[in-house]
Amino acid sequence: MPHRTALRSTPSPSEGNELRFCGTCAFSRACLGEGLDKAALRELQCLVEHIGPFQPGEYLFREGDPFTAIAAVRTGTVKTFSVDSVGREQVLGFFLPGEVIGFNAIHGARFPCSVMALDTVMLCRFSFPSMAALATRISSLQSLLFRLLSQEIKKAALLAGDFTADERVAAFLLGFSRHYASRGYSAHRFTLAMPRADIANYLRLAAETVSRVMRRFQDEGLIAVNRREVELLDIERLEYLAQPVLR
Amino acid sequence: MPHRTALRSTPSPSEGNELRFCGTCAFSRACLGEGLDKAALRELQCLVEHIGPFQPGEYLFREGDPFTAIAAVRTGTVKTFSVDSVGREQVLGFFLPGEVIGFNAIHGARFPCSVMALDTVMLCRFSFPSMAALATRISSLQSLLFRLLSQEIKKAALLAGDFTADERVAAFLLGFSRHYASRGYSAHRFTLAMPRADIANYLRLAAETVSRVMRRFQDEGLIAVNRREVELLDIERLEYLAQPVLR
DNA sequence: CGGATTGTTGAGATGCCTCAAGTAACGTGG
DNA sequence: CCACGTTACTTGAGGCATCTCAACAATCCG
Repeated sequence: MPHRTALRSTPSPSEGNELRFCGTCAFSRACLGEGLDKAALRELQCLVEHIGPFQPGEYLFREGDPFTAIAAVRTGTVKTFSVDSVGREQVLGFFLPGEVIGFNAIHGARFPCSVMALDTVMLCRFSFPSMAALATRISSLQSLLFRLLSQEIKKAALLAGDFTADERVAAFLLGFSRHYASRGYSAHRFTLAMPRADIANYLRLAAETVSRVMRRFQDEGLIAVNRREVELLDIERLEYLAQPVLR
Repeated sequence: MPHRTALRSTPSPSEGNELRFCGTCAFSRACLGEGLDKAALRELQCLVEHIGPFQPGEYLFREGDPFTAIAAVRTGTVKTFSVDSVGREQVLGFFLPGEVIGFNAIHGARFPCSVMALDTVMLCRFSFPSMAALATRISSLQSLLFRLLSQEIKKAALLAGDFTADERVAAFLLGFSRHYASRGYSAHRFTLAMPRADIANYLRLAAETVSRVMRRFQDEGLIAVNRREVELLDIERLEYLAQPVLR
């Protein structure tokens, strides 16, 4: 199943651009780093469809949608959430560039949550059946998929512990810091793409509590925060605070 | 990589017994149900090592152990937990017969948590590299592994929501009920293998709270509970209570 | 039988939530 | 470019669900 002639919402750039563009993606990063060679990567590129841009608030997938593909975030930030029987939203996670959406939809064959753009978002879409077929031929790809799935289990379990508001907020901020640092961006300064309400919902706190904790962190010289602009001033102490969460 | 001549703690029963014994296991159940034929199942059997019995309190794996194999619970109940920097235990999950341990260890190549027997436990151990290799030849096995991993993500996310003590306890009890029901056991009566402290820790509640909630459930005619013996008297109302958790 | 473990029950403490009000930024139309 | 409404965020006060501490009861096991 080598080539896929699927519709693209965006014309595909040249291969050279592809490799540069997607250097931060979970697939190319892990693949290249783990012995998946250029030839294999080229086969992956045959599968990818670049879709977007999506506008803030736009749905990328809706809860209940049939699962046909996983997608790597190329640019922007997305949130996943589900809506309970009473109509309350539960934010399940945020995905930054390079992270992969849809692993929790394999079992069940439907998306168990909705996926929404928080800002302008571009995605790399991979047909999952095609990718699975490719994975039977390229064992390093199979291995990568297993690892990414396994990583997702650990991520999901992270916030399940009974942690204090301080621990949660510190871990949340450090999560961004580490993500950006590992991709060559600043570990100290970044912009949060989501409103406080979403952060609070994700951390299972009230929005007011998040606001208060951040205020106190600022008073204590740990961070400088203005609306969605965040600067981490004392990462060491933040890591100490977040230790119970991040282990 | 057909046959593995690994050491076995227990002599392996005949193949006929195998198929009967393991009828409730995630692998044979899902495999047979999903078109994985007897021949493929026989190949799986070449990989399996039956290990055990383990005694209550015995470690099956320790946090930090190198990851080489996944294991299906054959009999008994196990808990997984990690110990934080302050020495407090965090119970991550319980595994009943037919469930598979170790999926969260793939990423990282080490067990991120310890695994302990709660009662007398027997396991079916599968070398993960061997199973992955087999999965490249038997695509239905690969697909099964993807599904099981994906299911584990959803399980991990379940308890992460901000739920009340009542919702958590109801969902916890129904989890056992459903597991047993789907395997041909009573959905109404069962024995909890773990102490209240472990239940409470898993649900992120105080042991006293679990005790009180169960007492109230009993007063309200939802359950009859004596120590570790549980009878569910009104599953419908329990499901109503647990709805926010189980969706 | 006696000590240890496990589970239950009560009383008081507390971390976070809810409610309410106020402030700052943003986009829109005049 | 400014007035305006809207949304996002902050701050304070009081309430509640759950935790902690403590005592006790039941069960297990040597």
